[in-house]
Amino acid sequence: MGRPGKFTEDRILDAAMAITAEEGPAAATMAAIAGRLGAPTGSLYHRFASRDLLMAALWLRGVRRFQHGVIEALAAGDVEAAALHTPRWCRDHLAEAATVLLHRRELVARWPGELAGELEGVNTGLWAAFDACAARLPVVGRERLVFAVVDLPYGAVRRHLLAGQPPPPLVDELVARACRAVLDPVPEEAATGSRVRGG
Amino acid sequence: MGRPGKFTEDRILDAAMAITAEEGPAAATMAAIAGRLGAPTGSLYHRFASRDLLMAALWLRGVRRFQHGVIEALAAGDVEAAALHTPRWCRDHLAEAATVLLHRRELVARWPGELAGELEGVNTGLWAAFDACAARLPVVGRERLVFAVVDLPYGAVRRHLLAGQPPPPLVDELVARACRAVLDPVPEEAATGSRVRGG
DNA sequence: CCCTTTTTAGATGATAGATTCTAGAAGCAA
DNA sequence: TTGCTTCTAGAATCTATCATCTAAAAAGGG
Repeated sequence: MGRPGKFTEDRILDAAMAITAEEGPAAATMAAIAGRLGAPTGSLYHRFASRDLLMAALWLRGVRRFQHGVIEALAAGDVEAAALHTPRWCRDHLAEAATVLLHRRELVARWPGELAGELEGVNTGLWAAFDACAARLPVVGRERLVFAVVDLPYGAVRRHLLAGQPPPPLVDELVARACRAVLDPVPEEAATGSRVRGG
Repeated sequence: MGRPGKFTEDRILDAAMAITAEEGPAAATMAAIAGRLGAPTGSLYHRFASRDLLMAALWLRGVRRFQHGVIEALAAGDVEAAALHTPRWCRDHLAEAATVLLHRRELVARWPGELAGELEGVNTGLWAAFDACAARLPVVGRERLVFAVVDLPYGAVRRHLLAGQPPPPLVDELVARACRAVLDPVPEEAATGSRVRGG
């Protein structure tokens, strides 16, 4: 074969990821990515035909890595673990978490047609996991499940990601508690008694 | 006095808000805002010296309106009402909620120096309300409170706002439940028994 | 030594959108 | 009616940023 590559796809994506996490996706221009890597912009175009493709690849890579743990926990039927995956993963992969969770939309303005299938696959994979898990817990309902595993942890983590900080340990306790409360089939009245009120 | 205004500040902000809610802040160009209003761009500059100032005003107006209910409930010491204010307000002010809650960052890239004081005021107002309320519920702790009133409802509402839909009624129940669970001084073990597990 | 793949470095060109400017119109008061 | 002030009109400008492309050099493998 010819000359071995110096700037691999992964290294390029890592650079793009770092910039995105620090200054947002708008700052991740081709020039900025190349600059961070110490490469000329041409090198990027050798790996990625366009910026859209590059950013889409970045998003896909991150989402796949992130989803893996969620799907696994869901498949095992452990809802609480699925919910806790988010804060834990954020701790272990701060930059990637910020990229994937905070900048969903702006990252890839218009999704490249070439990757339509990939996008589809990512979504259906997660949906399937939810459906399978929801089927096991018939009382709970799919909406509750999504709330417990997606919305709740996301809300818990967002402020810290915005600050560039890993979520503190307290977050896990809050997520776990709220998760259980939301999924418990306990009737309303049982909880009403402990309504919190100051003054 | 001279001729009365045709395109008031509020009408201009409303147009900018509608566009932002539908297509994001990037779509809210001066031309787009003017177009929606049936006005020439010059008219916008008669009211707002720059786009930054316009968008900052839009954000400020929205945040003030939103915060009002939160602060009120917090002052009354009703944490659950404060938490529920978010989904409720989203229902009543869908476009404004999407603008304020979803696009915090991109809305105003660099905050105009002229409005530094306004920004300061908005923040300290909310902080003060939290501090006052936290002082009343010594056991809870400020972080828990912020989680229950800010992070949790935000997460609950985000997906629906993104879809352009008002949050369904179920959201309120989920928020209320989770809120109580998070603030309850109930020891861990009491809840552990009801751990949800499928399979 | 030949061949393939990758790197290098600038040049280019388009796009988009904020901003400005000069006239003219429209209300209000005397 | 007249004059004054404030507002509207809408095109023209202008500037910056960036994505993208090209052509040649370099580095290994066979």
